[in-house]
Amino acid sequence: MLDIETVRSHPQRVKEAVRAKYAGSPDEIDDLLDRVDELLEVDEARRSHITEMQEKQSRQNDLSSEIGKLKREGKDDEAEKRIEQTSELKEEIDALNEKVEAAETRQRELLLALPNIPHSSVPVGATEEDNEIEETVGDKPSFDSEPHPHWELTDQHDLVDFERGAKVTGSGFPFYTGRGARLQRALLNFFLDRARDRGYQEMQAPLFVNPESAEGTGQLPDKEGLMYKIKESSPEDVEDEITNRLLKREESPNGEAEVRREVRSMINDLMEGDFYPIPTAEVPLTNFHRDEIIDGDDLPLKYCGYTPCWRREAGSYGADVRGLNRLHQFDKVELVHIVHPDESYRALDTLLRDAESALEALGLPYRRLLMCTGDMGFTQAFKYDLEVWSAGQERWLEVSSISNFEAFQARRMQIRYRPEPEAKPRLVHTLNGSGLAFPRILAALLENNQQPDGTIELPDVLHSYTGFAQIE
RNA sequence: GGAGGGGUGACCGAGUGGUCGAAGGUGCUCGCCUGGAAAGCGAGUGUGCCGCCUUGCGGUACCGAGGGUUCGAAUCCCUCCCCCUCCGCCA
Repeated sequence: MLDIETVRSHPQRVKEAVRAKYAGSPDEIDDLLDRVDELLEVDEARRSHITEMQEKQSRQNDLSSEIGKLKREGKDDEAEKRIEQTSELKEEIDALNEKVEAAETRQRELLLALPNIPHSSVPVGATEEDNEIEETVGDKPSFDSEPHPHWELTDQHDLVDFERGAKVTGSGFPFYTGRGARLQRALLNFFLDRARDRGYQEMQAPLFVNPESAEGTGQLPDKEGLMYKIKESSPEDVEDEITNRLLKREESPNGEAEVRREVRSMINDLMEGDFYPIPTAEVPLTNFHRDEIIDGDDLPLKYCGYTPCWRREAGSYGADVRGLNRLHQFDKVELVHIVHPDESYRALDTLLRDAESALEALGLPYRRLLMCTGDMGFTQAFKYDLEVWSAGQERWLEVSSISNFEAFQARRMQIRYRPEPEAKPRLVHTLNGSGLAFPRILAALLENNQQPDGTIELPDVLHSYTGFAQIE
């Protein structure tokens, strides 16, 4: 979420950010630009109503304390006169208050819809074609014969059972079997041990979050389709809720439009999830400090956590989703930084090195992309992607995305720090990066390390974690 | 799931309708004292928003959340959430 003051004083910067981020889908630009204009109007109206309301509240308070004084002095007649004066004031205050609340609600809606402003150094571009390849590290392995894609290797060595996963749950929910499962556990321990050695505090987070948390990190309201949803309430609960609301309604409001609006708000409330299975550990780990004021001396905070992640990934198909390339449930170690706002780009470099060095330790060739404005997503101010080479598919697979959100998430979550004792609290900056996502790492390890005799050699650093050095 | 108790500022804790944004204490900041420190003494110390003559001043809201009663609510009423204790169930 952007700061209303930024929008108020630099509407052009905000509009430029909208154009830059939505360059790939121009239809949405006009709509969002209109929202910026509406926001300016709403803000203006909101403030003038507040000023007017507060003047009246002030008079009301004066009258009330006079009434109290008069009553104590026994001058009930005088007090009665004052009480009469307050009734009109009260009505005016109520009316103004309604306007203020409506404006505040609308203002928040509009603000939540505006994307973060990209850092000035981010390359301008519309699609992934415009991302900059900053560096390619390591050499692609060479093969005498055509290397196999990982889904053939997992079949051959009984490492992953996609079919039974599909039977038991659905497509995109594989079983890892035998050495496949042990390899996953090895990655888990390897990544967490590395993170701990690099100064991260290990966390085990809840795997479901509430809607407030999902909004805090930016999954709601913009990316609801990304997440699965859990409702605790039964159809009977829903029926009761609707019935109660209809009964409570003071006479039928006027006209279809009014009714329709009410129904829509009812549906929205009833459709909201009670919980969301996390799409990434970023959500619980960053929300850990939601609505807190952190002692400045405690910054930076660095957390790591292993969790499964669930994603709906609606509408994806084809070679992209073959094998381990894209799953509805996958495992990941996530790294999160909560830092002083002046330090966030330094922290981004550290975070980047933390992720990259893990790839280097595993001996996987990778490249680092600097994401352009159009491909970086709603909440980020700056984003790198790390992609590993997948020899069997002859393509690059994204295994980590490393982002600085600056104060965008912190403002939604109200995570602040106090620079000095007695100083005013300021928003922190938040960052996160995958360190790393397991399935594509597994795919690359299998494909890149396959041998002519059909065996797979595992990198040295994993041997002590797997208990085996190769898969025959 | 059943029964009961409770949610007040960074923390503890008073406050049951009228100068209560909230006593007292702890912590913290500054000053005095000291060779230095502790102790002691004195002063200060919440957040958001709005306005203005914008290193500050004024106003307003906030005592778990939302609604209600009242001229006036931390205090009374209703709904919800969370925490604790006991019983039951349970990986």
